[in-house]
Amino acid sequence: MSQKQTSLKAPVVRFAPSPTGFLHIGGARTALFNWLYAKAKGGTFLLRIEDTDRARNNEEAIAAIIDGLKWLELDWTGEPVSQFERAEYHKAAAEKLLGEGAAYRCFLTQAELDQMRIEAEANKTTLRVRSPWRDRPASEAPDNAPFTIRYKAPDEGETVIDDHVQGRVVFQNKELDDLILLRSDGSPTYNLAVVVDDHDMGVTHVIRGVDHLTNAARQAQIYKGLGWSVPEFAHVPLIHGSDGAKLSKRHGALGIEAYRAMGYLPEALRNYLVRLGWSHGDDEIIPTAQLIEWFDIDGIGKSPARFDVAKLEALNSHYIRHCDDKELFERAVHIMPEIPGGHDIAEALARGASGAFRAAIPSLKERSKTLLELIAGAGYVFASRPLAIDDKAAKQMTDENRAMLAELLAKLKSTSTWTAASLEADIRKFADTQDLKLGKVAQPLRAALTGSTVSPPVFDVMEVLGEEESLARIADHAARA
RNA sequence: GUCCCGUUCGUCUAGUGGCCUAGGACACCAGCCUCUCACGUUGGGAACACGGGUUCGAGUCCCGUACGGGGCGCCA
Repeated sequence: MSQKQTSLKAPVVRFAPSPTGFLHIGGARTALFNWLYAKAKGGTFLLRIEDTDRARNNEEAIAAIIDGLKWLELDWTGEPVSQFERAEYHKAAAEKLLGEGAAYRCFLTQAELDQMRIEAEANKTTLRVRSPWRDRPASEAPDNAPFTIRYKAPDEGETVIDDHVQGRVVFQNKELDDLILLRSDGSPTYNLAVVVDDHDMGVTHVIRGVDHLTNAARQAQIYKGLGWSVPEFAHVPLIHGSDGAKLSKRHGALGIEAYRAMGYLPEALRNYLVRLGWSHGDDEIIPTAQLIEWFDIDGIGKSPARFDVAKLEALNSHYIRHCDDKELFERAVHIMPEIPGGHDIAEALARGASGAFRAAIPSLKERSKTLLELIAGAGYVFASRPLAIDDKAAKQMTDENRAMLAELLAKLKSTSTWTAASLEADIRKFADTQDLKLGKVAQPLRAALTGSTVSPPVFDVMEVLGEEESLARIADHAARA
């Protein structure tokens, strides 16, 4: 009955990053929440670039943000909206407010403002600009003096935001200042632009970080001044670094593309990110389709979360394990250009190693937390003889073991079928006849085949490598007869 | 400083006055499995910030304290 109209219609949400840097974890989660909400409610997800501040505009950043969203598979409707290109609408709104007396020309100079700020600090109060020009006729201003247009904020009463995450938040109007709508160069500021754009784009729900909470109050006042209805707000808590401090670039906050390069899967990152602040009972592993079914703003908590790589890794390892082999292969190949040593591996693949790499994936994906680990684990596939042997593996190469390998080699040469299963049977039998535990045979064998003491099961390794290569690698370390 | 918000295991969280001697996940420790590493599995340690209320009963409601976070730009 008393439900607001907006909640009855299909919602329209947007992600509105400023192009000042790359898409970081916090922004990615905000985008995810918006996208999920749209998907869950049959609404629309829009993208708008908040580039009103030309000094900070950055084409590279815009490209990185779009690239990041695409990688995360968060698709939006239509073309990204450039806020800058809509400046005329923002100005028109400001003029309208000015004409109605809801805004005024302010001739305060930067120096005067700085002075006010210093005084406020000295008095230990917060600066709340209430310009003398609020009630002073513009005719008293010096000729040709530059001016800004300020919103005439109400002096009394309160502005209430019924936030879907924060609850009912009350701001005393006297705490809110007369914010600038149009800069002295005539360009619109963020708070005006957001209101006009969200209105024009039909945005019904604004889901963004809590750092915008006070802006919500100011924006609500502008909506009122313009005679528009205020959208629903949901201010989500911020994500902190593992040390509890704000996740900033200083604290090692990475762009989303860094996570791609570290071998994380987008579905894993989505799963991890959504659980930072949102929950659905005890559920942890939630595929995206299920997220879309379950997601709602109500599930978002109010307290900030810390970013924990270990949990991301655990989730990623799960998604890798359950990822289709072919798909995994393609994803691994796809990130080659952005990983260390990827160039060489790409060349090896081009030279014909891709068949073996594909064959190695089923056993490798069971033990890889990231694509990077998967690729590193496939090192034995890309290596060429004679193999480089690590220290621990070298310790396996005792005279005794080399002699054993020689005997095994002779046995293996007469093997007719070269599959993991038959090799396992053969080698178990061999160990038995030698009165050795399987491990005593498997470890030296692994060292010879992979140059390492850690690898997928040796029998799988042998099948992947094939008969010829396997025998050659064993021969390289077997004692000469 | 001021306004606003937050505080359950190391971390993410479940919990909406009795079902909680607080549950799950990750991490950690120990055992089992085992050709290594993983996986799996069994078990373990580990939290309601503190102090007052309200109530027959409080992790859950109220107040205060402490600590943490966010805002306080002609940035977004």
